[in-house]
Amino acid sequence: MVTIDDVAELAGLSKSTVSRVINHYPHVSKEKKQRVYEAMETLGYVPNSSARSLRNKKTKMIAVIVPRLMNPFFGQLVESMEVAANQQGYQLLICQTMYSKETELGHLELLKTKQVDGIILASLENEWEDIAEYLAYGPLIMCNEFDESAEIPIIKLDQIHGGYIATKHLLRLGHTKLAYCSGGYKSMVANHRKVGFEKALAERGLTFQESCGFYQAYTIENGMEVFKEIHKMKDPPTAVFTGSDEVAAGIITGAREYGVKVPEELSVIGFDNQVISRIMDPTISTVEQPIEQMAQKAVHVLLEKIHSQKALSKERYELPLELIIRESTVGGPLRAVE
Amino acid sequence: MVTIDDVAELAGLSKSTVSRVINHYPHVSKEKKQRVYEAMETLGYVPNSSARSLRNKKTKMIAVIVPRLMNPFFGQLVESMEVAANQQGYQLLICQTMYSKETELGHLELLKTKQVDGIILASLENEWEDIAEYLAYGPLIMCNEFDESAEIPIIKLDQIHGGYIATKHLLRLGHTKLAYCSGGYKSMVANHRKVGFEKALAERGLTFQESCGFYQAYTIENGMEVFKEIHKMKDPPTAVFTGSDEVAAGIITGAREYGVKVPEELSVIGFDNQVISRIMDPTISTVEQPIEQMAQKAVHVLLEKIHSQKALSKERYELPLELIIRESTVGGPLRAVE
DNA sequence: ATCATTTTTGAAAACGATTTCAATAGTGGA
DNA sequence: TCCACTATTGAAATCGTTTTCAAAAATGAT
Repeated sequence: MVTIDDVAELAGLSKSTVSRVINHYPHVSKEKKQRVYEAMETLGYVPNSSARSLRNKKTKMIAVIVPRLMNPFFGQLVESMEVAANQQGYQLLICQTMYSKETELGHLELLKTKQVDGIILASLENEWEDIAEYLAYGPLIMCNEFDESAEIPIIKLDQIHGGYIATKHLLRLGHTKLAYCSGGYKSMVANHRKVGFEKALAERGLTFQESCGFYQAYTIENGMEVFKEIHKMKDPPTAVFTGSDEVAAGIITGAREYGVKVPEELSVIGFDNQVISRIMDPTISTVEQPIEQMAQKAVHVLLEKIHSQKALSKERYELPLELIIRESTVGGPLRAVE
Repeated sequence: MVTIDDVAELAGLSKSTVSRVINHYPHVSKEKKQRVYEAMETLGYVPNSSARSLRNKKTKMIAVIVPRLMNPFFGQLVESMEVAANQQGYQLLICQTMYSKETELGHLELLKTKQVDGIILASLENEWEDIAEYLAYGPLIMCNEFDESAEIPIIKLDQIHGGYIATKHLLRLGHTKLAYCSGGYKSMVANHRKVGFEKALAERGLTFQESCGFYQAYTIENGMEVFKEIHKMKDPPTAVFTGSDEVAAGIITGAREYGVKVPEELSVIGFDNQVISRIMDPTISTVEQPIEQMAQKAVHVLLEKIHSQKALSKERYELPLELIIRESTVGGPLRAVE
């Protein structure tokens, strides 16, 4: 392995000078600079990054913790983060929790061992108080999923509004009995959507019946099961609010199997505007989330915290959501209201 | 930051002894071992990984280079790799080429700078000869995409067979004029599928007409365009072989828009057995790829190469593909042959 | 020409671990 | 009891950088 000493020797200079050239320091004469560049070139020298990290106390790596990549939402999120990080000269380490508390904590150890300069937490299996202690070892921010009480930057989407506009859309179509699906009980993202959902209902003087609530719906398969549940109810809801396009697609697929027409007999609204929502038959009404924007913001905020050594503060960045109306909700027999 | 010296001091021992305890070396007395553990505990000591990497010349990190994560095939591949790597105590760095040669080479530099112990190449934008030089800096293996001439381990799928069984299935249904779609010209994965495709045709005494070839089809949108092309042909093919479920879904969506029935008027077969193939209407016949198995094998082979310092050899691991028959191909008016 | 700056350079000391190497202590066998 | 081991420990060197610190050289002002 060729080191800075080899370069120094070939150039007939000290390694201090070579280092200065590498790091573009001032006060190096044109001539020596040239000699260093030539020596590096002929030796094919590249600085060893472990040595650099050790000395600089910076690894130029950040980590993102997500539940799992197969979920297209997180796939997109990580894709955008990797691009944003690379643009700023950082590498992105990917950590999946697979929905395990222990695994999540295990990944946070990366901060202690100084393997990364900071972490973006886009998963939240543990209580905030158990995560907070890692703050002592490096910057940590939350993205998408969050805990309000955390005294750190949070980049999130306006899920309350998202739940609200999607529900309002269903209500406007004349529905009065709605079902509600979400992924997970603890998730604040899901909780906020529910808040928006109930707010919209309340505005119409309606109240939600918990018998129509499904809180463990993540996948297409889950969606199909939810449909079956709904289908066997005596007085079934006429519209379903879901927390993801996959679940919505599952419900639609289930309905298809049972010969139930969407949206004529059942309206379904998804969440995320994934490709799947554009190609299902019927196409799925949904709520678009600005994933790329959120990913970029998260990376920028984290890097800013890394560079400005200062202690983290309770910052909140909230991005807007947008309703996208497609076939899975409109066109039913119900009379539009308003 | 608490270092090994702090631990040594508190325990009243030398850092050599502390290091020995950390690394579970023999010849440390029970008593001192205990003292070291206690000191580490009270100080909350964690070894600094940059220092370790520098000394050990091992980072316990590997990188995987993929085109982009949004493609669900790569999302799944990376998901499985991350899990496999973590199980063995390694971190996974994710690198996307975004289909750029330069970006791909840029990521390979990680090997030179010793930021990772090895790389799994699941993208191949550059010529092998331009990549080969990085071999001098650390182990490099290929996964899925490949170049036969590379003298390194390659973990791949039997794409020739995949193309063959998918095509054979279409031919058996009685089709005689097929269209062919793939993603990219250079891809050996695509080339092998084409070989299998033409082999099946040849066995029936049929030859492929290049006017029915589409070689830049990656996305759903591309699939929709392909359908339009096919739709405006005077004597259109009655079946389409595609290189991905997304493209197949696009073709089906296009057909739906134009009122063309699948499979009655057009059979479509996908590739990958993505969730989308199970929930489209009609569900999509496809070829299942053992992604998880391939990912695990790739990680294991790479780590084996990392541990056994030896020079890389030309090893080939080939995993089988399986045909999955669904609605998008069968049920047409054609009389089955054989 | 002289003195005060400013440039330019290199030797040596970090950074935080692991690994010689040598010294000391302990063990068992004769 | 003495010798030949083995077990246990610590001092110092090492990994490849960057960063003092100080010295030497160049520059400018008087």
